[in-house]
Amino acid sequence: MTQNETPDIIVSRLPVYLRALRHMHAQGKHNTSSQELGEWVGVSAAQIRKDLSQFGEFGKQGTGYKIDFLIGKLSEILNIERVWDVAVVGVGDMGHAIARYQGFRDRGFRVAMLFDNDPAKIGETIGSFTVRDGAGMISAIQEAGIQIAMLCVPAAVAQAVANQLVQSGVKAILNYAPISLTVPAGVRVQYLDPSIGLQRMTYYLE
Amino acid sequence: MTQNETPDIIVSRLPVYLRALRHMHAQGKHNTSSQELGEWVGVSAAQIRKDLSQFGEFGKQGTGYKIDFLIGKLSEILNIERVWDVAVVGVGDMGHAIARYQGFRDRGFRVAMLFDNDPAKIGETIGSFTVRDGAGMISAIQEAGIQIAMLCVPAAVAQAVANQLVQSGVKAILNYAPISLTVPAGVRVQYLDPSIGLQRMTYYLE
DNA sequence: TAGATTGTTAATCGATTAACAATC
DNA sequence: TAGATTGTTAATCGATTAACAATC
Repeated sequence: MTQNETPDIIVSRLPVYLRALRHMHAQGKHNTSSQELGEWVGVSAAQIRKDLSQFGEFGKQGTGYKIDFLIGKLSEILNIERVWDVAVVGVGDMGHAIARYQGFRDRGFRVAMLFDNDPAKIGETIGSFTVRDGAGMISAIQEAGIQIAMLCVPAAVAQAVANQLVQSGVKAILNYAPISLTVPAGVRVQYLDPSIGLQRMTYYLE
Repeated sequence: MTQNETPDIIVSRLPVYLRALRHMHAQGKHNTSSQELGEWVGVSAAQIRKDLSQFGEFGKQGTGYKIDFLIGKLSEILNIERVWDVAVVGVGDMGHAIARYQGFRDRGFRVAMLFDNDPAKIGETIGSFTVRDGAGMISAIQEAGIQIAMLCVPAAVAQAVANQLVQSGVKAILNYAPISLTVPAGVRVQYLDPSIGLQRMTYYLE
């Protein structure tokens, strides 16, 4: 009796569609087609239509999609009509950059807490936040009910910190540390290791 | 007469295998199996063996894989036995963090040049490099023969800068800007937009 | 030798594409 | 109306898994 088991590979394309649609919207466009959107994001028109059809009928024959309507639908589907609080763990260069990143605004996220274990960093102010002691992380995240964390600690401690995050109730980890994490079912990880990205391309270089 | 057309999806897993193997190596392990490696990276043992078999026979029945040997082979395949010079374009918070990132060392990459258009930043020293004027970017990259760039500029100018990079002869772009890029065939892009990563997970959150 | 684990083949599973009736 | 483009079905294509002979 499993209902609409949407493949993860489809879900993973939706944010890309949404980003493109918002770009079009910002350019003053009002309508688009699966053809045009597909060209923009590098996906076939058929796939765009197939992907969207998993969730409903959002277009009109002959005229395509109304951009602001589709933006709204995708935002609903992706569960980002609300704002998600995010904890940043590890305030080295990368954590610093993320804490100050303005791009989360309007995309459904807000950096709400920063943690580090380095006494030299605890108490430091970054943006509008003060770096907290990692020792209090588990209870702080738990009390705030935060479900999303960005992991910017060194690889050597990343698994240990991830375990603490899981213990805190975190269900989604954006991992900048260059290491594979093992987490229980029900917790998701997305990897953003720049070296992996580069090595995926050097294969094709001369 | 097309020979070994290795699927990109296989290539994209190799850096993850390599990262895990180096982790094991650093822990003092000498041997592993497709089973153990698969558990570590979250992939089936059969898939690991299938993937590797695209490139040769690297293991031994009964005993599995010698870690340092396999690291060498994967490094060869991924074309990272040499060191690749990388240009960082845009030295905001993110570009700054990347320029100072130590993780490229030992993974086949070296940040070789930094560019920005902001007069306030040009001339600034980051790590062991001086930020150069973006006006001279095309010729500088061309002359140095750099094929890889990390794009850390605002979304609004990312496509224009990407065009310049292509003109400079860059064949691989690691894109931190939150926008889909259009590039000619023969040029590759990897995306590292943190919001996309987060939105791929919120779908599953309550 | 017996046990373990590879590399590979065949079977399964899932994703993408092509095509088109429906309809705006 | 005629042209355009959707949503969907069926066909194709490709990737993953299961299984096992080979062999260390």
